[in-house]
Amino acid sequence: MKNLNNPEETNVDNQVVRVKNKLKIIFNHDLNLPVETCPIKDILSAASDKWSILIILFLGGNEVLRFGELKNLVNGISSKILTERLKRLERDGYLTRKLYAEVPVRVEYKLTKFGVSYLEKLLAISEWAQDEMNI
Amino acid sequence: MKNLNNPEETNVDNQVVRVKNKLKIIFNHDLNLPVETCPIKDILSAASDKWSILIILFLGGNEVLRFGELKNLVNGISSKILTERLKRLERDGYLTRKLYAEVPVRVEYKLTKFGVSYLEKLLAISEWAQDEMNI
DNA sequence: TAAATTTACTTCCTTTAAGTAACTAAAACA
DNA sequence: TGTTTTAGTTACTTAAAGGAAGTAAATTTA
Repeated sequence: MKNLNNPEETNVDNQVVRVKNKLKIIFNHDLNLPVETCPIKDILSAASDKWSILIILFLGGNEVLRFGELKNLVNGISSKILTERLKRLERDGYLTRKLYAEVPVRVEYKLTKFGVSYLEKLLAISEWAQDEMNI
Repeated sequence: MKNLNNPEETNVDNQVVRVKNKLKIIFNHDLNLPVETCPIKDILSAASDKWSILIILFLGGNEVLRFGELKNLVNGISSKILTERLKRLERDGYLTRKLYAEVPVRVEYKLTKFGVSYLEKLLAISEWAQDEMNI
């Protein structure tokens, strides 16, 4: 009743209701109690820090990249952190590591299908954010 | 030519091409050079840490929440970190802070339209992740 | 009247993570 | 013999995160 003359408010209300329903499905109850596990947090907080995002981004723009190439592209990252992030991203299935036993060794990193799919989601968020800024 | 008998591979290739095109548009060039600014990183690394996600999540499941309610819901967060994250999320437009000058004071936090919209993106990633796990 | 209560934070201190710089292995080459 | 190259380690410093206890302010309770 209250929103009959205000379609915008109705849209916002609908959005809120839609989000709440999704939350109910994901967590199996209303969010008025603490939750033990959170799939959103688990996915995002492992692969959304600034270094991981940049690594995934550059791998999205190139077929494969070697350790040194990534180090040059990802502005300001140290070898130590790059190694750590690459290990975690490989462990979590975002990328593959291929070692060539040459001298000196050559190591190539490449996004997995899962990694490309994740990058698509990141790009969707980025597009949304840019739209919001320009309104 | 090479993918005529393998439609799956073609789909993956198309996905990669699609992602590369989007990256080109966002960054205005191929990603074979370092970038100075990254909108994806800027958005995500400020609001995708575990605490911020949980705060946004619970605010998505409730109209408004007070400081103490959030502290109880977000399992394990300290007052200090909760204060910090709330300030940052308010500054960045994800939520609003409303102070009632009662004694003891009452402060209500509420997602903005932007915040709800962001939460929708998080939920989309979560749904995608759950799909990927179950394949 | 003095102590207790409630809420939304601060302040101080400890622990963990991030960052820096120098070092390593391994073979080829000068 | 010493140098080069690549993909990392290791040891150390600095910055950020986290935890515990304290604070203000007025009303309620003993």
